[in-house]
Amino acid sequence: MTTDTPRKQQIEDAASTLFRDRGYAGTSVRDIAQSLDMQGGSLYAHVASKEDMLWAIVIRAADRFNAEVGPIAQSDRTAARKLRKMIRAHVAVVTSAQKDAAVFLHEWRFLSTDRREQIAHRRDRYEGLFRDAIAQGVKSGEFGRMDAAQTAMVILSALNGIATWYQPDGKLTPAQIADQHADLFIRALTWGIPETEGAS
Amino acid sequence: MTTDTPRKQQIEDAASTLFRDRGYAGTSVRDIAQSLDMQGGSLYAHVASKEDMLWAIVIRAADRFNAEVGPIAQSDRTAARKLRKMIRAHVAVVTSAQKDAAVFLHEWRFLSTDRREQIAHRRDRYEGLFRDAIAQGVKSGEFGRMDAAQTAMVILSALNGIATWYQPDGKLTPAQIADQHADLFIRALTWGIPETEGAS
DNA sequence: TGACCCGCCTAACAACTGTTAGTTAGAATT
DNA sequence: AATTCTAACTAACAGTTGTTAGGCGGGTCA
Repeated sequence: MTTDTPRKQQIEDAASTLFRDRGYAGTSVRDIAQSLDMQGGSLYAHVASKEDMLWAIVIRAADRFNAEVGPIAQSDRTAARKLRKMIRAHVAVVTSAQKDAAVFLHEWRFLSTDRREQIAHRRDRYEGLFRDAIAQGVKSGEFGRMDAAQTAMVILSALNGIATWYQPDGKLTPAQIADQHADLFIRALTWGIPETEGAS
Repeated sequence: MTTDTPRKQQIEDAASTLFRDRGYAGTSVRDIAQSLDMQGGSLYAHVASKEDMLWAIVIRAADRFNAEVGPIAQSDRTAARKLRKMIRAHVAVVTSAQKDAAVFLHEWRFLSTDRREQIAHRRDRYEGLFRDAIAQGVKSGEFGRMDAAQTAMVILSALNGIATWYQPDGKLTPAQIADQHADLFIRALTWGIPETEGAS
């Protein structure tokens, strides 16, 4: 058992690109092989099945989101500053691991039932980080009264939408995009509340 | 040329359901037929190709969005009221034509190149309705200074995300969802501006 | 030198893909 | 009663799907 041969990584990267562009069902194993100048069957020396490639990509992305956002969610900050940092971290993952993130967000439904349930559970837990941060702000009086669960969905939908339209060579840097989103949402949440927030 | 036999509609509806659940590439023509207790080849008495089914669904959804939101965008209102009504109308389409809307939003990339370009163009024009409404508010001083194009993307990403998680038998009505979104975004846009807005 | 292993190839499998052609049973029309 | 139309059927096509088995060349290590 070698710890992650680079060849396996290359295969998963190629798969990530194609899954993102053509979708999981729209991509054949031979397509993936061809993009690496290999023959279809040769992939099976490194990977057990097509679904395992998808699974590896999805897990990889889920881990990244948790690794970047989790620590911030558990840190000791005012709700507004915490949420701003979480938004920045989430956008950073969406833009830097763009292919994996897009596959994670759109292709997870092609996983087998149990794997699908696993990531549904992880995803719910992740959304909980945002729900809790918002609830914290409502409780402390930083934010106005609102449905934390619903608001978290709105924010995450908008942030995840970035994966659809973001282009690395566009005129906006990931940091700018993140700040714009953070500004917008924090304004919305602190509406009508006497200001206390300095910039994050 | 009969005007839209009901059978053709039934087929497109069944296709819409399956395309939404399994994706376009993940759905076979025989799957669609089976859901109508028919044989695969029988569909071709009513439909010329699989892609034509997708095209019909996509066009149907695009037309609905334009029909509901377009008139509001061209109406003579303050920017805040106009935007609120546009958000309501958009959410109404997303929730009432849920299957078509989800297919429209996620499966359009499986269309042929020219058709894909057609809807890319229509979509850009539609997004322009929101850009213009926001720009109007910025110009009139109702809204703070901001990038109208970017803001429109944020709003539409959030609204389109509804198609992913909305369940007709959930605890929130489409109208409630729409108002929550409208409240949130209009608060964000009018932040720091002395109030003038009465409820829509 | 011989044994072994890694990375890839070829060839094949059974199942499934979108689509077409030809047919048939019944209803409507003449 | 004969004709045409409707809506479906069956069977087949050529190609593609994920996956497997067996083989082969080249490097590593005894």
